Amino acid sequence: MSHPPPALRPTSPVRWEMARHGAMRVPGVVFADEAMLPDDDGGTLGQVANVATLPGIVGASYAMPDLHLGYGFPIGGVAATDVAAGGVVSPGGVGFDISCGVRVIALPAARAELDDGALDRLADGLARHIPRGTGPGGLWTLGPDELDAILRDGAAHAVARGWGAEADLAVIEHGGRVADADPDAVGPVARRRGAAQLGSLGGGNHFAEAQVVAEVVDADAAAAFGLAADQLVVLLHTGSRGLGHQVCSDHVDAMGAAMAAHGISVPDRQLACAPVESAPGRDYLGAMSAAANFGRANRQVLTEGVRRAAREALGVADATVVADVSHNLAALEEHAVDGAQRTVCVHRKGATLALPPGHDGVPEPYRAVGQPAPVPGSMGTSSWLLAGRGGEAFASTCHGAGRARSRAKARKTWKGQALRTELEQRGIRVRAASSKGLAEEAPGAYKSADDVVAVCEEAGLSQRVVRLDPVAVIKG
DNA sequence: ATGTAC
Repeated sequence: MSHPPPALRPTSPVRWEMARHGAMRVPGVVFADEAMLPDDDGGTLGQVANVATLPGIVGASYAMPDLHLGYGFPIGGVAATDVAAGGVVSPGGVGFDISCGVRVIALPAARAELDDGALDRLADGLARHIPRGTGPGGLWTLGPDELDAILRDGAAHAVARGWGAEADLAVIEHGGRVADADPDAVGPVARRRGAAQLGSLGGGNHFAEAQVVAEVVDADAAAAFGLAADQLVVLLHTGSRGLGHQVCSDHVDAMGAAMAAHGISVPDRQLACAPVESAPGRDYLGAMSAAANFGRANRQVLTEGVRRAAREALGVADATVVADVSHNLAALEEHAVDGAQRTVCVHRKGATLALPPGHDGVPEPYRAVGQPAPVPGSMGTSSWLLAGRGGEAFASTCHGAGRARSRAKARKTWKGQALRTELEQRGIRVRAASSKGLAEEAPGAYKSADDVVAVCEEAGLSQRVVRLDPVAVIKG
C-alpha cells in the first residue's frame, strides 16, 4: 500500500468518499452503510486508493458494499479507464477467475407441488450430473479444434453442438459470445487445463443450488424474468476454471515485464497493467475474452446437467435459462465522462453489470425492466435477482454477500460436519464433496447478501426483484 | 478462485 487511506467522508448513509491523496488521479467511492465498512486492518481501502492511481482512470475508484481484499484490486471494485487517453487494462482488475458469474435457470415447478422425496431426488440428481471439485473432469471433454471454437464463440458454440437451445442465448450477457476473443492469445498450459474442465463447477465459493422464489419485491420485473412466487429455480455460480486462472497468471507475468517499457509504475506489483492500446494490453483482452467465452460455455454445458437432473427427478419437460451474467470481467463500453461520451475499459471485479431499463445492452426480452443481476448468497442463505438501474459506477452493482473472515479463520471457527447438520435441520439438502470446503464457506464468514442488496438499492444502483431461498446445496 | 506458493 502506498499510503494509509484517509478517513472516508459520508455523502449519504450509503455512499462514502475518499479524497484524492498521494498519486491518486481520482477519488475513491465506497457504497456501504456504516456497519459494513471495512475497518481496513487488512488493507482493503488501501487497495481502493491504489486503483485510483492507474493511468487513464476516470470518475472514481469505486467499491461495492461486498468489498473485501483481493489480488491488487479489491473484490467488489469497479474502475474505468479512458482508452483514447492511454487508459490501461489490468488482469488484477478482473481477477483470477475470469468471467466467474451466475446463471439462473427456472424449473417449471412450484415448491408446494413437490414432496420431500422429490426434493431429495433433485438434490441427488444435481450431485450426480454436475462434476465438481478442483482438478480435471467435465461433462464435455474437448479436442483442440472444439476448444478453439469454444474460445471464439462461447455458449453459442456449445448450443451449436447440442448443449442447450438457441433460445438460451437470447438472455445471456452479450448473447453468450464475447466479441474480439483471441484464442491464439490463450497459452498451451491454459488450453490443456481447459480442455478437461468444460462443464464443471469447481470448488471454493462456487455452487449449484436449488432454490425457491421466496419473496417477490418487483412484480413487473419478476414477470418479465418469467418468475413467480414459490417457483423452483437452480442457480449456478462458477467461472472459467483452471483455464481462466492460467490466462490471468500468464498475462500478469507478461504485463509485469512490459510495464517499464510503457513508462508505467504502480504502487503494488499486483496492479500490473498495460495500455488497452498496446500489444500486451490487446493480448490480455483477447485472451480474457476467450476465457470469458469458456466461462459462458461452462455454464451452458452445466445447464444440460441441470436439465437432466430436473427431468429425472421431477419429470418436468424442460428448464428455462433466465439470466447469465459475469461478475469478473473487463469490457470496452461507451459512458458519459465529464459530459462527453467516451470509450472506457470498465473493470468489474466482484461487481455485476447493472444496465438500466431501456438500455440497448439489456437482453431484448428484459429491456423494459433493466439488466438482470443475479447475486449469490453465502451457503444456505438467500440469493437475489436484481434489475439494473444504471446510476454511478458505470452501471454496476454488487456480486454477492462478501467475505468478512478469511478462509483460514473460517476453518478454525466452524466445522464442516456441524454446518451440514445445521443446514439439514433447516430442511436444506446438502451434497458436498469436501467437509473442509464446507467450513470455509460457513455463512458466518460472510456479510448478509440481504444487507448488501438493500444498500445497492438505496444507492440507486439496482432494484431488488426476487429473493431466492435455498432448498438444496451442491458444492465441490 | 486455483493441478491450494516463487
